[in-house]
Amino acid sequence: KVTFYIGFDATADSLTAGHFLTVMAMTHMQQHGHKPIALLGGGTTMIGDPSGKADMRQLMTREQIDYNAECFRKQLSRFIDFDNDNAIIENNADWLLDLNYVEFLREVGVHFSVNKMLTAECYKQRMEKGLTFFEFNYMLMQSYDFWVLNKKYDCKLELGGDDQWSNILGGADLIRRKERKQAYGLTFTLLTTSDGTKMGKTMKGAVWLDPNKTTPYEFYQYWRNIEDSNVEKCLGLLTFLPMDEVRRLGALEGAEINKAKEVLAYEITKIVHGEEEAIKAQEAAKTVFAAGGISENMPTVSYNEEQFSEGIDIKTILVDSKMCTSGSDARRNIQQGGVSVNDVKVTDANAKFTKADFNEDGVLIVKKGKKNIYKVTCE
RNA sequence: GGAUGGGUUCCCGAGCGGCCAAAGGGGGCAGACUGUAAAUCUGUUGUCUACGACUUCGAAGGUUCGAAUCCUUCUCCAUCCA
Repeated sequence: KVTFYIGFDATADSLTAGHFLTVMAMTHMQQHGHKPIALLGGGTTMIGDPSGKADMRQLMTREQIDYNAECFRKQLSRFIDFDNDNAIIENNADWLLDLNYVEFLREVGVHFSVNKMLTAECYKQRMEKGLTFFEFNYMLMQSYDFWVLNKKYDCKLELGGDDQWSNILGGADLIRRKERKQAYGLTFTLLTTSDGTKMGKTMKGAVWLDPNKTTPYEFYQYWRNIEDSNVEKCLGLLTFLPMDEVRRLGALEGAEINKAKEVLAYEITKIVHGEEEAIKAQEAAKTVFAAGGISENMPTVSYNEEQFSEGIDIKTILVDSKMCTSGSDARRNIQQGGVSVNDVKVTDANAKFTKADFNEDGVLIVKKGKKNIYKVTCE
């Protein structure tokens, strides 16, 4: 049984779909009796990891970072069992923030070769655009973390995405040099889409695990719409389904693979938001897309009686529902024939709707494109 | 500290006194084709009370009938020199 750790830099107030892969790795390890340490990057986030980044991150304040770390802590404890010493949660702010510079350099800095660091793949983009000394220290910080955890908990293994390879090696080397002990690193592929961008990002930003930032419905839809080529990989990495089942689903061809996507979306949503939310999201998605009906759980905007009596502008609905970003955007979409209300294409950008336009279910179904479907109700 | 070149709309990148809301590409959105997929093709891509108006080209001033384009100061970045 191994004690291992994964670090999470607190760059936002919620974990993202990208982190989820890492969390799953931890969960799997824990289920097999290994002991995870979740390390919150309260200290390292003060610097920001330059690995694989084209630009320096914007500096964040101590307060922001602390707040974010606290959010991470709450989210992580939903996935990982921190009770009864089954897992440990630490924050590297506890040991990094008060480090003495000169001591640190004498103790840790001596073990790092700048020449070697510069050859690391993760700085490649930065060698062209410029890398500050400030960020260059990130690797030392992370390596120091590994060493601290090694001494404190006999932590022998660090996991991470494959962009973390050099940082992890740094730590393993440091432990070997300081403690004359072996330490290990293990990385996994980051999920990418066909165009090479990281998965878990959409035009609207990241896919968050916080239901207030990405609703369970949106979250479900994200996975439901994943590209064919990633289905099997995601099923394997992001769900607890047995591998035989994963392979069976992944082998489905043509339109059949949609079944696999439904399973994927449902399973992930269940893990992240719980069974109840997963069922709701699936129900909504199925009714809306497969049956073309309306659902209790589909995205909704509502207005009051008074607003309805005056008639609500279609552009207002599109903007309020966040389907369009501005009145102009809404106008364009209408002109291009992308908007429909109750399955009737809207041609007049100034069209107004009242309760007289409600369908037999007493609502308006507003569609923008194929996948953005909102229900408009009267509250 | 010195020299030079730069900061342009979501990103990259043209423009270098009026024809510029600003070429081209990427990305996004929509349409066609489909399987709520990918690829492809087409359109579109600052905002608004929309054949017009308003706000944008690092920041602040100035010159001019008129500035992203010229001048001044500031600021940030890159490269070379120290």
